[in-house]
Amino acid sequence: MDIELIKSAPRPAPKPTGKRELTKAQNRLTILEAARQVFAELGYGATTVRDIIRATPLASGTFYNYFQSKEEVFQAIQDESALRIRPRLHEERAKASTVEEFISGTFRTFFEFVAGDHSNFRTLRMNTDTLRVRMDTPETIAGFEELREDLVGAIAKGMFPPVDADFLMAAIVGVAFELAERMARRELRDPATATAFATALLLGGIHALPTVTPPDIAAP
Amino acid sequence: MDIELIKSAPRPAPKPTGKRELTKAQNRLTILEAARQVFAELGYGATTVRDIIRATPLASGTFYNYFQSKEEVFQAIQDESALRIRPRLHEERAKASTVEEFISGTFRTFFEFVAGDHSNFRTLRMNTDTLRVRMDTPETIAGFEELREDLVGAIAKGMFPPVDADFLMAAIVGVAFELAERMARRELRDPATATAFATALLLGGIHALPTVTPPDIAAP
Amino acid sequence: MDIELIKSAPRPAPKPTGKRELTKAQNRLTILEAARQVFAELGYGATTVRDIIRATPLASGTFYNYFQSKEEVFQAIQDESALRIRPRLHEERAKASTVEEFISGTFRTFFEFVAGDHSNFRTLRMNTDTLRVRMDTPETIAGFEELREDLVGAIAKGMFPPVDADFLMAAIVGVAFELAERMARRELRDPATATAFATALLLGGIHALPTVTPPDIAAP
Amino acid sequence: MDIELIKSAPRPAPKPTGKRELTKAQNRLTILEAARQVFAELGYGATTVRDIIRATPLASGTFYNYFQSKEEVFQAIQDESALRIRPRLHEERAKASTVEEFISGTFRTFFEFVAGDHSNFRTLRMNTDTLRVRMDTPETIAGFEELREDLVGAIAKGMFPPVDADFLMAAIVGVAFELAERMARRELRDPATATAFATALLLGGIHALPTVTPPDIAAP
DNA sequence: GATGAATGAGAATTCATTCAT
DNA sequence: TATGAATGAATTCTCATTCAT
Repeated sequence: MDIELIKSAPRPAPKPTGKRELTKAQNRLTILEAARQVFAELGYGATTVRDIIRATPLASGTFYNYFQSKEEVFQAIQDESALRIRPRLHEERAKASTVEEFISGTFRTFFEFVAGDHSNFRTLRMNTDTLRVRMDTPETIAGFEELREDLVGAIAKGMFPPVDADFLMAAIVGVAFELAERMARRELRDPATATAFATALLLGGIHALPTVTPPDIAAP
Repeated sequence: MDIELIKSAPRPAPKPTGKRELTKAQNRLTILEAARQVFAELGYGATTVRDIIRATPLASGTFYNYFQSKEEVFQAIQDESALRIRPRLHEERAKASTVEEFISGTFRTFFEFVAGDHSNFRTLRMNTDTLRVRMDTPETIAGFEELREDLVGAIAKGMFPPVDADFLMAAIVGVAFELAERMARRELRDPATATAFATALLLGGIHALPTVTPPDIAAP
Repeated sequence: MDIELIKSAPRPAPKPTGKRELTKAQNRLTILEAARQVFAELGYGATTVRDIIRATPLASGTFYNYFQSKEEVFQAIQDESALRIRPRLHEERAKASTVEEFISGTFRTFFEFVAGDHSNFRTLRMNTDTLRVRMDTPETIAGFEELREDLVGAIAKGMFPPVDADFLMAAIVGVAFELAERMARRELRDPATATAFATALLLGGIHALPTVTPPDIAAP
Repeated sequence: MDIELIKSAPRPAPKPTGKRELTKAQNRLTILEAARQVFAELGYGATTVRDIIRATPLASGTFYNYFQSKEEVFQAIQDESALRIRPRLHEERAKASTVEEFISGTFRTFFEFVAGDHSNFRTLRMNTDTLRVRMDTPETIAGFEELREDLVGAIAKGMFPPVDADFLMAAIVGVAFELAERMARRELRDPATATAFATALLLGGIHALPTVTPPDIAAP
């Protein structure tokens, strides 16, 4: 009896390592890369799904097998960046034993990432000379929250003075993004200079901050 | 009566209190206010001119008597904000005789403006829980440049140490916008707390910054 | 003072009898007539909005100023027919003093309408040789309900025997539509023959029907 | 083993109980049942092949091993119904020796079928409260023709008076479908009541009909 | 035969803008 | 100037169908 033939009728699923899966993964990357370029060229607002498809050898329908809209593509790009850098940032802070290590480690990692991943950062801030846009996606925002939690932990451990962790996080994020923006515009994109500047500013400033006694860091 | 004359746009001295002028000004404001609301609700990217017109009792054609596109409306909104706050910020810094006055004056003015002009700030940063957007228009960016120039001037006067004015401007802007964002989310929108935090951070940090001797502030 | 000019700013509404209104009404009819022809030619299912627009000198966007979809156009066509014939049918039955007048008046009016309004009826039943479709829109169904109510009234007046008015209405509707269909297929579309047949069938049959005593026609 | 042979479609005598055949039959039924539900839910016009496939555990390509289009699926569903009831209707009429048996047998068989096969009838007439659709497929129409031929035969035998067989067929069909529709809407779906009503109406009416002498039933 | 992603024609719809009134 | 319907290019998106695996 021909088992192959009998089984073939309701076949469960083709091997997930076949050529098909490879093509699928490649197509997804093709779209993401095309979108990155188009966003950088036209700006997020002016980009249409058509533009992205045109920058691709794929058929229009194929786009919709992977993403629902340009928003979804954009988020995928952002999230990819955020997912790559978040663990590094967290790890850097986790192994810090001093305020200096915590702050400089955070800034250095961020600025080096931005300098090395320039095309992504351009997408991140789709800035022409006349209009600057910054979009933070859920994954990015989650990274902000992680920073805050790390700060709360560092305060609890006594590494940081008991300051407003929420505002401090905001200040670090603000300095990081704005300096990155300026750095990216300079002919010499030097992460070390930016890191030195930001670290000095924050370290000098932190000890001058007003202290608070929020419930979670109050003395027993 | 000469109708042609009345219709002619650049009439030498049209009575600014005439009913026609009032209507014209009102229509402009009607559109601007409608746009503010629609931008805040849908976000800039998703908003169409149609949406703005729909939020108005006016006809679609009337829109084009006042603005050419949604971009122009958006800029008008932004510029209105920026134009109102920029002179105040500049004046505050002009009359400062110490670093402390320069910094605290800048932050206080900004945070008080944001706290009092909440709806405009919402338009400026169309933030849901899952996606945060910030757009800087030319007028806003011009305000950044003005800050930098004021910093350069203050450094030249010896008020500030000779630091990287470009990065310092970026840091101030970053801290200001991110803290404003956090402040806006708190149930108690207290500009004083934000001002105290930001001022302490910057004052403490500035003196720790690496000094530079850029051409424009170098000794003769 | 020029009142005309002052008032002109927030003008309430242009005279509804202007050229604009005329064009609007004409465009609506243009679309309806084009749709009628396309439905008759391609059948309802195969027709697309594009097809209707193509059969029109109008721009694609114009269609959507009048209708949302082909379904809406279809309903407008149907309702137009129903609205034209319903009052006639009702009036015919209202002035009937015998069962014979009630029944023959109903059928005659219907068959004459169908014979005279052939293109609408073809749309009504978009029948090829291999697939027959009949769609009843709300207005049509309301006409069925009206017939039932007229029957209930006639029963209450003693004109009809106390039969199941719901089933009788259904029977009349079924005979009317199916005979109309057959009539429409004959080379000689003669409403009189159809009327005679249907009237004889119903008159002969009604007195043989089982009688019922529903609450609303029960003896006091 | 000769694979070619196995794949060849018109194999003389494939074992009808083999596992392959079972799977094939099952897939066909799976599609048909899914289509029935989707048609009933979305209506025929709004249903796409995608919708049917989605309601199935099968792959899209598999669909085309069984049907070419939704039209073909729809016809298969209809034909299934028609093929089941047509022989019964014909047999009922064939064994009738009186008009009463002919008519009551036809209606009873039809109404009992509808009452017992409710889901198919729903597909046949996709009726919401606001839009009612009836579609007759070739097989259904063939059933109408068969009724007409049976009527012609009965007239030739002298069982029926010499009436217009075409119109009489139409009347029977119209009464049958409309009453079935009303019956299906009642809480008590009682075929006996519908049969009694329809039979009484037709029997009473037939003898009142105008007689004709069409060529085919004319005396020699 | 079963699978399901790719295809790309084309259908539905929107939208900024114009212009006769 | 205000009006608002017409325009039609552009965009989004769906869908039946194919075909390599």
